[in-house]
Amino acid sequence: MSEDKATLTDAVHDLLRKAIIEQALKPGMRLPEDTVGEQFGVSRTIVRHALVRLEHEGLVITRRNRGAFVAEPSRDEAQNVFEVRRCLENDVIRLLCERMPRSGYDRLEAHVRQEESVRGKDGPVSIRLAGEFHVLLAELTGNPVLTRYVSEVVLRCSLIMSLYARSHSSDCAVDEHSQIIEAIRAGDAQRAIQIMEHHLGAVAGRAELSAHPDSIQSILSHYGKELAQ
Amino acid sequence: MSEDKATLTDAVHDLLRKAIIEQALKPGMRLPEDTVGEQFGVSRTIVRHALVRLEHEGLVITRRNRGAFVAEPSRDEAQNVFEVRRCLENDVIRLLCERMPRSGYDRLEAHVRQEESVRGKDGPVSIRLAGEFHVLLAELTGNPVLTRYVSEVVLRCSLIMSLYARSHSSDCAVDEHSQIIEAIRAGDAQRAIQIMEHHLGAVAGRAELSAHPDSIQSILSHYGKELAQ
DNA sequence: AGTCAGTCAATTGGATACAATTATCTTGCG
DNA sequence: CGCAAGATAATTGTATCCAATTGACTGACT
Repeated sequence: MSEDKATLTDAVHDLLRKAIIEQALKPGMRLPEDTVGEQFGVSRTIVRHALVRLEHEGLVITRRNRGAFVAEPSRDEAQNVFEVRRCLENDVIRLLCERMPRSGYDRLEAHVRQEESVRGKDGPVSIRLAGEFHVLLAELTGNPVLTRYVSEVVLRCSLIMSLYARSHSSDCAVDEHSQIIEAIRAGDAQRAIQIMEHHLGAVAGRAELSAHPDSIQSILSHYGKELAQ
Repeated sequence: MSEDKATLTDAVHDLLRKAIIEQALKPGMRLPEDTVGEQFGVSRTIVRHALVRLEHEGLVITRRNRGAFVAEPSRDEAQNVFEVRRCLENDVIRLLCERMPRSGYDRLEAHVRQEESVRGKDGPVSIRLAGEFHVLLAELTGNPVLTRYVSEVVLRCSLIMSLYARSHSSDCAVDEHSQIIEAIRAGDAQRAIQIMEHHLGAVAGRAELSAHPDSIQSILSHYGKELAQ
């Protein structure tokens, strides 16, 4: 534990989150409290707190007396997350068209340049940067509440993509990021939203969310619940 | 503990949340872990977990090694929460105009009738019902992710109102609720959103969010941060 | 052979004990 | 009389311990 975070809980929380979105911990994988604790050299108490938070963020689910697992969002859930993400990101754009801070465009363009510099590579870095562009947009609204929600759904989308998408490459088309910036600069909320919709639609589409049969639960739910106790 | 919730943590969590939005626990009030624990007859462990969740929900803040307090949102924070709430509720309306479930209008109208039946009374019941109308709207979208976010901001708005509003009475004008339902039924998203904006604007306005000087922090922040460590 | 009951191992739910940090109070000095 | 420094009390941060629940395995019975 070379981390000297505010609390150990924060450190473990961040580490686990990173591990999940980088697919080191794959969906469905068990997360026994003492195993994780031994791994990081902390006690179950810490791990448990971190897991509570991760559950709140939708990256982990816990089953009573069974323990914690990396979340395996069904296609239903995935679509819900994507829907909320579209809503929130559109809201972000609307707000930015009215009040983009002075340094906003510089920061955005710097970020895009950074994304371009790793173009082609499929590593964790490009995944992370792709998500951070959207979080940066949210930050520029100056609204921390909105930023937190956007962060959460972006993270969950990363997890979803790792489950359903074939390739992670070009999760976010960098040039679309540039186009969004330009539309906002022009104050053209409609166009910016349109590009964002297309952008996220492409991402979601690559996840094959609607092409395949749905989760077992949603299939069986059509056959009645006579046996459901 | 007559509660037989899934876990004690959940029970304490719900109890504390209810106590906070009903103003039994007032903003700024300390929440020492063992005091709360003794009160409910549980150990600090449980209380702590509940507090972690409440912090995530924005209803309490914890200061390192100092303990937990009922949140006292500054006017800045309050405006941020209200802004997100407006965004989310507008999104809800847009979605409902496209896909209101069959039983939706019945449930909404039943709820409004319930609100009317307690009209005039200022008790915790009317506060709760006022918030639940908005949560019900979110539920009808069928999107649990969206519902959770709406619930959170509605709850935080309740806390904010208890801090800044003079009177709690008519936090939500019941007839405006009816108007919103009608606009959605007509499929007129624009009008529904307009009413909702007015509706929430009235609520926020009663909170005197912009009339008074802001928090000490935001005032001093204009004078530079040279001394900030 | 399939189903059901009973036992056992594994893991979490919760409580208590100890360590670390912070705020308060006291005391001494200028 | 005001201020600073140190001691003290209170509270949180973390670890460990016990109990309760769950899942799997085994074995008997239909």
